[in-house]
Amino acid sequence: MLEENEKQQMYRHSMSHVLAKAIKELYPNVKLAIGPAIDNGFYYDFDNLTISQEDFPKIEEKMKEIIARNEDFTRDEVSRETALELFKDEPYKVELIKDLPNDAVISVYHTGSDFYDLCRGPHVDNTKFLRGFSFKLNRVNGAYWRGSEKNKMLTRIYVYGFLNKDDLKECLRLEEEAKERDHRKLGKDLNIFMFNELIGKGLPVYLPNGFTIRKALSDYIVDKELAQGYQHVITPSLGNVNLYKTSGHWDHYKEYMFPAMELDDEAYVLRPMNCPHHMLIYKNFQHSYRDLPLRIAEIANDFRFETSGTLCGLERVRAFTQNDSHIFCRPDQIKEEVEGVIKLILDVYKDFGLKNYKFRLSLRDKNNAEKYFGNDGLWEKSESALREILSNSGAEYYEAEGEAAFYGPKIDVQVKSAIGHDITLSTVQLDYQLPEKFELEYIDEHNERVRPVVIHRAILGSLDRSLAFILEETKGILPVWLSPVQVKILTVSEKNDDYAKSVYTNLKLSKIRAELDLSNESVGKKIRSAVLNKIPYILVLGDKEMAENTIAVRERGSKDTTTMELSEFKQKVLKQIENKNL
RNA sequence: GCUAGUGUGGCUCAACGGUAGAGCAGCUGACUUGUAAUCAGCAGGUUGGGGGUUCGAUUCCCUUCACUAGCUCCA
Repeated sequence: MLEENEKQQMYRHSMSHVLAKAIKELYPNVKLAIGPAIDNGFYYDFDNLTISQEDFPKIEEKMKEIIARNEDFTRDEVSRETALELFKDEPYKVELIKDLPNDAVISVYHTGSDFYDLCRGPHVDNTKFLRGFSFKLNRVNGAYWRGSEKNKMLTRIYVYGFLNKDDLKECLRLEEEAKERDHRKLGKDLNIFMFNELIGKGLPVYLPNGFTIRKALSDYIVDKELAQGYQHVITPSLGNVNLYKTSGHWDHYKEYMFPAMELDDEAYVLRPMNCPHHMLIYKNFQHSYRDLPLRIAEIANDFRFETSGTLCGLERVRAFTQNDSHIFCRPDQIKEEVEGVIKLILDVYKDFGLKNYKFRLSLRDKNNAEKYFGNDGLWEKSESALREILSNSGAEYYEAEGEAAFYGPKIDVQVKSAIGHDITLSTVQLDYQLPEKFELEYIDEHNERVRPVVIHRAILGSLDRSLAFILEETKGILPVWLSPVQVKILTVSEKNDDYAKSVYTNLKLSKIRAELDLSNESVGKKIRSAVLNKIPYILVLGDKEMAENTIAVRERGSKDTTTMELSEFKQKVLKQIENKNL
């Protein structure tokens, strides 16, 4: 299996040379950068190339032509001097060669007699072996040379490529499917949220359906937190600039904050996070070691000036709502508290039926230590504390350097969005810095003043992003308790209107979200409309139901109807809502 | 932010240098309907905004805004 994968990667890499050769033949003035194999194919970066989708067929044809030429891939090992001479017209290759360590073996692969590329290999022996390889040019994008925004932006051509034709088909099918469950499409189709450029980019507007879901989500999580001993607060969405100067955010991250509003001799900012406010709530009281942990929580609106290129539906916005909390505790309580948070995360994910997530231990980048507050010893202590907790939790996790917050390491829960973005849904962060900056303290058992530790955590990280992810995971088929409309009541003819209204009123009194459709349309049409809106239950009421005082229930996903008493149906739905059944 | 692409009524799309068109949704009327689209009619757009080229621009050019993809970023 692994061998098969290695073989596929080798073929992909060989194909990237074919792509580069094809581009060179079609556009002789391009400069070559790099072209590795990736997950679903390969790419190649070029400089001095401007093409669009319309050029793809031409390029694909040229690639096929090269493959048909049965050209040999041959490997040469050359000296540094020879290599530099060989690539003297390829500035990016020259840079790569110069960066190779002194003892590196420099190898050059030739494809036919007229194309060669600096490459470690290995490759197929001849292009004829690539004949059965299935590929399709995917897209053309910009990409910085060596991944740094300080460098020139090159033109990257992405290509899907598989040894097996069916794998390519499957890949394309999955891409189509991903478009269908993209939360931006679902949000529009199901009238959940909208954007308007006059309101501003990255500023989501929740429509009535969106409000209903958001309210259900925040009620849900607040109830969970209350049960776990959290205490909720409400704090303002802005604060004095000095608040953020005190916390250190101002120096560190002000470019991601909306600029200060200056008036008279004061300046205010829309807050990007809630930590400073919560620190001051803690500080408002004297604390004994006996009072800790103190868990301050808030459903809080925050504002971050995310760079425009990163905004994406509800996944990444500039105004969002956090399901935030700060746990103030003694050092000896860290373990128990972090474990409690992880348990809560697992519990919540189970309620939502989320399975495709990964824990990530986010560490600092040791080579960039100046980006982070605090000394090495403290960092190492915190990092290993979190590592130990994660290991003990039994949850699978991976470690990632450079992903820590500037004030401490984190445990993040990562998921993949429909279109393949790796996003953080939940986070737990260990922080010794803010207590220091705000001079927080409690009185310990020896009557000494001691600094508490702060655990930052968010479960449904931002409600916006969580909603986006839930929409994508469910393909918009939301569980009953989250469905904006839970029951659609429709009539067969006008004669049934009064009966329908009485059923409607009855359901509403039980707090079931019902909607009436008394329009003069055919039953089929009304059903179709309800089905397209992914409504869990459709009640069809005609003369028969009226005479028997029953209802005909059509459940989502089924074409059959079941006739039952209204009371029985209500019980069923209420139970389903109560249990948060999926 | 960067590179490229896209931008036509609420939605999905058409036209393309010569007075902007369809389906769905909406509204009105007829029909009173039994499980994914009843019929007819009406209304709705200075083709994202601004500027230019042209006798004439939705179509070409510039600029700006928004969106999309990727890169960078993500406290």
